[in-house]
Amino acid sequence: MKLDQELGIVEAQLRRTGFRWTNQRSLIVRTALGSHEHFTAEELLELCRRSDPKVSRATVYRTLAVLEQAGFVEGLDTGDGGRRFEHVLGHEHHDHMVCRLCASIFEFRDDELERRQEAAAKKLGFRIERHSLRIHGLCRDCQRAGKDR
Amino acid sequence: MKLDQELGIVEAQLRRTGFRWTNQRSLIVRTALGSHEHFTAEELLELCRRSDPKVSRATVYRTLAVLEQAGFVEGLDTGDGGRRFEHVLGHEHHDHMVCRLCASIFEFRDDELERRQEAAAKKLGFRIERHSLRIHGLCRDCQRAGKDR
DNA sequence: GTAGGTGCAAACCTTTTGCAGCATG
DNA sequence: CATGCTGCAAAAGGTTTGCACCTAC
Repeated sequence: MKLDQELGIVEAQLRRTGFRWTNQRSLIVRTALGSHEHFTAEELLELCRRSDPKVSRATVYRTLAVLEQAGFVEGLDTGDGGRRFEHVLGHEHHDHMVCRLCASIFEFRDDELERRQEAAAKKLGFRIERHSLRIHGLCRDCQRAGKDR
Repeated sequence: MKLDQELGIVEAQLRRTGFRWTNQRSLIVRTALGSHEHFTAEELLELCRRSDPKVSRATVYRTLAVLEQAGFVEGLDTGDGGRRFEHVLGHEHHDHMVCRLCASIFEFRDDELERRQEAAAKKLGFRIERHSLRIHGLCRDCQRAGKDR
């Protein structure tokens, strides 16, 4: 799927739910969609400012909140208090492994994992809205490098 | 397992790894072990101060970090930027469901879930140190109450 | 005696908010 | 032209740090 096409989807959906489509939103969404990384709010701000140096930090935060609510962006706690985001358009849901040393993030997906979670929720009568599975440890390279303690 | 016995385990382990056993640590660990809740650092500080009003916030944070590293305490991101802790002594590992409305935390465990995670990590050569699975949504009661939107 | 631990206050970092002006629908 | 959005700067919330003093070993 192309960036412009994805951008159109986001724009349409936000307009439909009563939001305005401003230059800033367009820029922020375009930038987020164009990033195939797991970015922090601050990094996104920095990227946006390369196109328009006076985008405000507050607007980036507010837009991320809107996008998260609309389900276009997903926030992941990094475990050290911070958050990273990823855009979800054209991606399947997946889980993450985070390397303690090099901070690389690896994505994986396992349908059976998803099913077991649904089953566990059903047993408790819990209605799932989202879920996040993160595995922390050492990636293959950092183990090889013997950097671990 | 009794509190005093658990306390002894923590003390022995910390001493063995070169830490000192101070009155503050004893108090903080006792308080954390005695809490069967998922507590924030601030709540733990408050609880400790009921016994010794001049325990410092910094000491609580530093001790939590030590305990987390030693594996006696586990931190969970609450999703709203904050963290809660739980002690792990005498508990099996388990995962969490967090209700968006009433903030209740439900614990569950599924061995197959654990195994699939290990398998996924093995495939990527990733060495697991810890993992956290959190399901967000609405608990049974909040669904019933129809409080959702 | 000497690391290591503690308390205090200030610094930090990320995120949120109040407000006046601006741009969209 | 009304309302929602933006930028700015200040505030908030949670955690960390520098430093002088203290205490366990």
